[in-house]
Amino acid sequence: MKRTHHCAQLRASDEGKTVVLFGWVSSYRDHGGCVFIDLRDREGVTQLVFDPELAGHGDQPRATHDLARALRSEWVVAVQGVVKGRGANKNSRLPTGEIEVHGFELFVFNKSETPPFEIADSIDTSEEKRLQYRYLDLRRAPLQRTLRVRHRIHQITRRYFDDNGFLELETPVMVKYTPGGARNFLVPSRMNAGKFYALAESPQLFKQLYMVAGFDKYFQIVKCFRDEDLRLDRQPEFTQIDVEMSFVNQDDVFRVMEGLVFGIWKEVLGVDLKELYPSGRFPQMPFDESMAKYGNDKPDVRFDLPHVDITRVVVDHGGGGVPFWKTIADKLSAGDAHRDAVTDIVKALRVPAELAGKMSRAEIEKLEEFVKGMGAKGLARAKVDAEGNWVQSPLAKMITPELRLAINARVEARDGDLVLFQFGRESVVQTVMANLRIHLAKKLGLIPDSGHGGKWKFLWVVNPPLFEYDDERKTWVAAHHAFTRPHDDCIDRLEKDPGKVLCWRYDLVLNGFEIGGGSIRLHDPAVQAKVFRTLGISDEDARSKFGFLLDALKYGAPPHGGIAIGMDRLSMLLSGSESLRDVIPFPKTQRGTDLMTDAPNVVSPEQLAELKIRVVEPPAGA
RNA sequence: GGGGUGGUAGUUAAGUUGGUUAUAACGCCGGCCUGUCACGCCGGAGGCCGCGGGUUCGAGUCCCGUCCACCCCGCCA
Repeated sequence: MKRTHHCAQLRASDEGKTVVLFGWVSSYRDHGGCVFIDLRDREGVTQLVFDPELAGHGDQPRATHDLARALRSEWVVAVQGVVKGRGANKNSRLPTGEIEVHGFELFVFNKSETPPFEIADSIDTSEEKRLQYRYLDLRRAPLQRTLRVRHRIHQITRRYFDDNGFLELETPVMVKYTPGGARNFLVPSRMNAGKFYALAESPQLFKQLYMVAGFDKYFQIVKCFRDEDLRLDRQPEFTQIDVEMSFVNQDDVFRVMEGLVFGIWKEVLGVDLKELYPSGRFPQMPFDESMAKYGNDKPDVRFDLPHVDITRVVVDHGGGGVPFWKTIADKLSAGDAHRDAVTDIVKALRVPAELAGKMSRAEIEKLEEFVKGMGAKGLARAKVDAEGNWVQSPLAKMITPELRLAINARVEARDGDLVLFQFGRESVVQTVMANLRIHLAKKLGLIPDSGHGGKWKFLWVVNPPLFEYDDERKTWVAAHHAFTRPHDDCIDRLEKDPGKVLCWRYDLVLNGFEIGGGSIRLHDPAVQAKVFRTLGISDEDARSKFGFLLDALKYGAPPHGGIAIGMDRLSMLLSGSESLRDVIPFPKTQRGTDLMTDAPNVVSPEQLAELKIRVVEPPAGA
C-alpha cells in the first residue's frame, strides 16, 4: 500500500475516492457494530469507520472490522478505504470533519504499549514524565506546532539574510578557552593529553575574524554552549541567529534586525508590526533610564508601574527621621557615592489606588515574603490617605512630615495609593524592585502569568556603561566584552572616570525578555590598549588571552559590529510558550540532565585512561 | 552555594488529631452496544505513599537526612 493523502487533507470534494492513509490511532470507539478510529499524523486527524456491512468489497470488510476492534492507542497502521460524506453527523471541530474513511483494508505496522500519558493537545502530566518520554510528548499537537514555528523562523531567517547579501558561514564549536564571560564546557583532547578544548559560548571572535577576512556580511544559525545555572529562559545549549557586518554603525544594525523581526512576525503570526511601530523602527531607551524606572536592562513595558529613585530626596532630608535612611544619607552626603564603591539607594514604587484597592492587606503583607526570597531584608510600605498621611506603615511614626510630603510629591502619591520601598545596596534594591514590579503586574492582572497576552513591546536598550565595578575583586570589569567600542566623547574618561564611559552596545528586549544583544566592536588599537589598561589587563595577559584577535586587528580590520538573537527565546515568545523547554525539542532539566537519555553519565575507566583523566570525587552511586 | 513549591495506582490528585482493608477521576484489562467523536453501560486488575533513618503500641501523616522535578537569588561579559 502506498499513502495517497495525509490525515488533514480530505474534504467533501473527495467523496467516493479510494484512499490510503498512514498514521497513529489517536482514539478508538467500538460500538459493537461500527468501530470508529481517529487516525492521526503530523498534519491532523481523520475519522475512520470500520463497518462489517460495507458493500462492494465482498467479505473483506468483515475481516477488517474484526482486526479494527483490536486496535489500541498509538498503534501505527495503514488503512485503505472509501471517502464518504458524514451528512448530519459531521464534526465541525475537525478540518476533515465533513468526511470519514470507510476502511476495508487495514494493516498494522506496529503495536504500541499503553503510553504513560495521553497524546492530546492538553494534558495534565508532570514535566518530569513528559521529558522522560520526550518522543511521545513531541507527538502532541502543541509541540508539533511549536517545532514548525521554529522551522519557519529558520527558513525566513535564511531567506532574509540571503536576500540582503549576507553569507551563511560556519564557525568552530570546539575552540580555545578564553577567560571571562560565561563558564565553558570543556572537552578533553585525547591526542593532547591534559589539554582541553572549550565548547564555544558564542561565535564572537570568529565572526570578527570573518570581518577582518573581508566577508563583510555574515550570519549563522548556530548552537552555543554555556555551563551556567539554568532558568526558565536559559538552557546550557541554545541556538542563536548570529550576525556581523562591516562598515556599519549601530543604527545600521538596528535596521537590519528590525527588518528580520518584522518579517518573522508577519509570516509566522500574520501580525503586521507596522501597525504598532509605523516607522518600522523599534523605540530606544537609554540603559540608565531602564535601570532607574524598571531596575534592570530588560524592562517589560507592556505595563507601567515605574520605580522612582528617591535617594536624593532622602539624602536632602538627612534620612528624615528614619534610622536606616539616616545611615544611607550620612554615608552618601559624606561624598563616597561614586560608582567605584558599593552604593546604597532608596527606591519607591507607587501602586495607584485603583490597583492597590484590588489587594487585601494580607496580600500586601505576602509581598514581603516574596522580596525576602530575593535577598531583601523587608518591604517598607505606606498607604497614602487624602491628607497625605501614611497609614498601615511602619515608617509613619518615624518619618518627618517634611520628608513624607517630599516623597509624596516625588512619587505623585494620591489618596488610596500604595507606596512600596526598598533601600540598601543598589544591586539588591534593583533586583528586588525589578522582580517586585513584574510580580505585582501579574498579581494585578496587568500581564498574564506567561505569554504575550496579545501585546508585543519591543525596545532597544542602548548606551550602557562599558565597565562595571566588581565589588569583590575591587576592579573594573567589562560589562559586555573587552572589544566593545566606547562612545568617542567618552574616550577621555577611560582612565579618569571609567564608570561614566558609555558604549555602542545594545540589547533587543521583548516583553521583558532579552531576545538579543550585540555591539559595535572596537577596532582602534590605541583605544583598545586604554581599555585593557582600565581593566588591569597587561600586554602579556592580552596576548595570551586574545592574541589571535589582536593580531588580526592589526592587519587592516574594518570597522564592524553585530548582534546575536536568541532563537529559542524568540520562539518561546512568538509561540506564547511558558518556558524554553517547550520550544527546544530535547531540553535539559534545571540540573542540566537529560531525563530521557540520562546524560551526563559516568564513562568507563578505559575511556578516562585514554584521556589521562582521573576523577577525584566519583559521583555517588557510580 | 542560598530561598521557595512539589513527589501517594500507568497518569493527575484527595487523604481529617498519628488508628481497621490508603480513596477518586482518567487510563488499562474483560464483557455488552450500529453513528460515536471526552461515546455509553456492567465487571475487574492495579500501591516500595520518592529513598534512608528516627519517634511511637501504631507513620502516607510527626522529626532528621537524602534524591528528583520546578520557580527565584547568586551566576549567565
